[in-house]
Amino acid sequence: MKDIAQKVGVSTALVSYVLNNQKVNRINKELAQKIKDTAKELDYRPNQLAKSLKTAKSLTIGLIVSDISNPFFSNIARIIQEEADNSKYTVLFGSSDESAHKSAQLADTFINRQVDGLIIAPSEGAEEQLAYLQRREIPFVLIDRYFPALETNYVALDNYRAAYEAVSHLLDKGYTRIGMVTHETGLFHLKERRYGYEGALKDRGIAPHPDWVKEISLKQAKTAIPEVVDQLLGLVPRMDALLMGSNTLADLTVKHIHALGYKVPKDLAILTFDEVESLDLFYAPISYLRQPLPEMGRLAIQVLLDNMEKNNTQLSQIQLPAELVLRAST
Amino acid sequence: MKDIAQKVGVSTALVSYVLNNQKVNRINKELAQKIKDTAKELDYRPNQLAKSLKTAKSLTIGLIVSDISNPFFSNIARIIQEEADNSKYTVLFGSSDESAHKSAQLADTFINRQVDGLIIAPSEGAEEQLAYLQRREIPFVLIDRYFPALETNYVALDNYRAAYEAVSHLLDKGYTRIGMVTHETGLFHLKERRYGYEGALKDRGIAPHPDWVKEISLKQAKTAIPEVVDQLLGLVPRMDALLMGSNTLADLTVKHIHALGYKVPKDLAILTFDEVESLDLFYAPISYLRQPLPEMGRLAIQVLLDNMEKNNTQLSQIQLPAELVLRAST
DNA sequence: CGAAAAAGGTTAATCGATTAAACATAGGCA
DNA sequence: TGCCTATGTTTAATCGATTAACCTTTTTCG
Repeated sequence: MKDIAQKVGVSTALVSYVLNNQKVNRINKELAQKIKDTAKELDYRPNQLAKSLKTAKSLTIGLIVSDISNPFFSNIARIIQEEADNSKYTVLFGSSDESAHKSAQLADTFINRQVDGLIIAPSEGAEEQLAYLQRREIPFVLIDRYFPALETNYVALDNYRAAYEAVSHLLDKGYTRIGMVTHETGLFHLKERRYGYEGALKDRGIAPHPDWVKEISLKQAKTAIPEVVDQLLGLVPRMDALLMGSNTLADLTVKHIHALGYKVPKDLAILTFDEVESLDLFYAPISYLRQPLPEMGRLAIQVLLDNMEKNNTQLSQIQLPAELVLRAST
Repeated sequence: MKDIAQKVGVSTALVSYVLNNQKVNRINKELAQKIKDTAKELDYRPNQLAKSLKTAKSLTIGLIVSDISNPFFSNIARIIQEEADNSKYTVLFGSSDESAHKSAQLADTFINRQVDGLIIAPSEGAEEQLAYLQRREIPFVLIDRYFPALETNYVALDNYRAAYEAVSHLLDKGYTRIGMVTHETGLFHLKERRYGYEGALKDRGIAPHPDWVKEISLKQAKTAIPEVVDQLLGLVPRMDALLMGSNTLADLTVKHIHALGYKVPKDLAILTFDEVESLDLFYAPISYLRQPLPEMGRLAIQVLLDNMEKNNTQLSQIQLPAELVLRAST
């Protein structure tokens, strides 16, 4: 800016006004044009850091997910970045790897960089960190997961209803011994899936049996699945349907029962949360609960922007419905 | 910082020195401790923007890929972000959607934010933009793709060799009428794949036939695949093997020939670039050329950091070998 | 004609840090 | 005693913008 001012022979203030289209009616048109031309000629690029420092608006948001390489999150990330871009925002991102500590560290880094807001898929134990954000009045929106005890914005699936509908569908189809394999975690959204499962059974007069539900840790799904599935299939009489709590679990489970020689859906019906691309060409395409990822991303950024720009303090707690996509496995 | 200085009764300069562990041997230890304590007490967070503005180092890098929701890139992104984090860098990202214009816009935005360097998967027509970066002496590394005419850093697959080895393998297995389906594009890395394919055929005394290679546009693969595959299968005598230029193409092709009732590999062998998760449970798991994604990400960031920090002007042009993973489809 | 209004610009403080240079006090030593 | 060196801290300029407040000059008009 200094260079431009010098070259044109004016003050930097004027250059700033012109380049930001401010006080347009107070500035000589020819001079303004000359300034603009010179800016172009010198290939002037505004230093966004200086701008942000002065205006206390960084036009940056931070995105923290558990794993950006997970299609679920990378699909959301894609949307979020695009929508942010449309509103002149840039996105910083990081993977927390399901660690509340890492997540907090990322948030700290982002805060030091003065992000205007955060979109977070919180890990177990993130409550404290979120409370901290609230104290500092840093706008944020949770995605995918949330904490019912915390008054925060969130955009998530209506997990209870989704599981409920999935199980209802299985019951409608005549399956009665319906098991569930899910993740062992305190995360509310996964608990909801279990409650939905149990609720649907109860409403049809079937008492949920503890042996029918297997919870396995997030980290060692790969080794635990065979064991757990074997247990479910070892029950007498055998389970005739399984609801899977996530795409990872479905993938591993189907591969296992396929190796064992069970036929889907004759021996065992399968229905899962999330789309499982890896099972697309399985002889019995798997029925699943599709999450509206683009919509989640869009809403998340929209809610965040509303909060940031309009200083809108009203909470947005959005639960989206899953779409039950029926294929050959149920 | 001002608050800390005031509370302790010193100048902000001293606070800065202490908090950055500078001039340690010149500063009163007790006082230093008091400053540190007070900083903690006041929950002091350094404003990275101000810091960057002054030091002309933003500790930020920009990542531009064509589509972050593509597993290929999201896997690389995951690594890049982690490695960057380890070196105190934060990552901005954006998807260019294979548009050189969008890519240039993203780069501009990132440059205005004073990124210290860029990692780019360039689109067709990006040469100009890259030349601009060079003129401005902004460090960058290309990933996945590069331009042989441009003297830039890059980390990519040795596509010629990969295709060559893939075809050689097919020939070894006794296939002789080997077709190829690839993307229609000026991008060098994809051309290399075709050259590798042709090179391998020639070296075995088979003249590459133009009808054997089908190039389809990046955008309309979905609609073009059936047609193109039908053409290949309509040749007399029929093709007995296909090399696919990308995971997307393989996915669509396999689904199509499966629908047509062809048996793999009896009727047609299939070998593809990239891993194709969606075909994991296909009755004949697809052989593929695995790209070393983690290594690519790691190298990319390493080369970039070397360039940025050590002012290393030496070019790093890295071509990594693909791993031929043989399964049932060949 | 002369005062107020309009037009067109400039000054200078500020955002939150960093850092070279200056300053002040105390101790060492001939 | 007086000069030098260490030690410990402050001053003030700076990074690249923004913007309220102020200053000139020219018009307008009763």
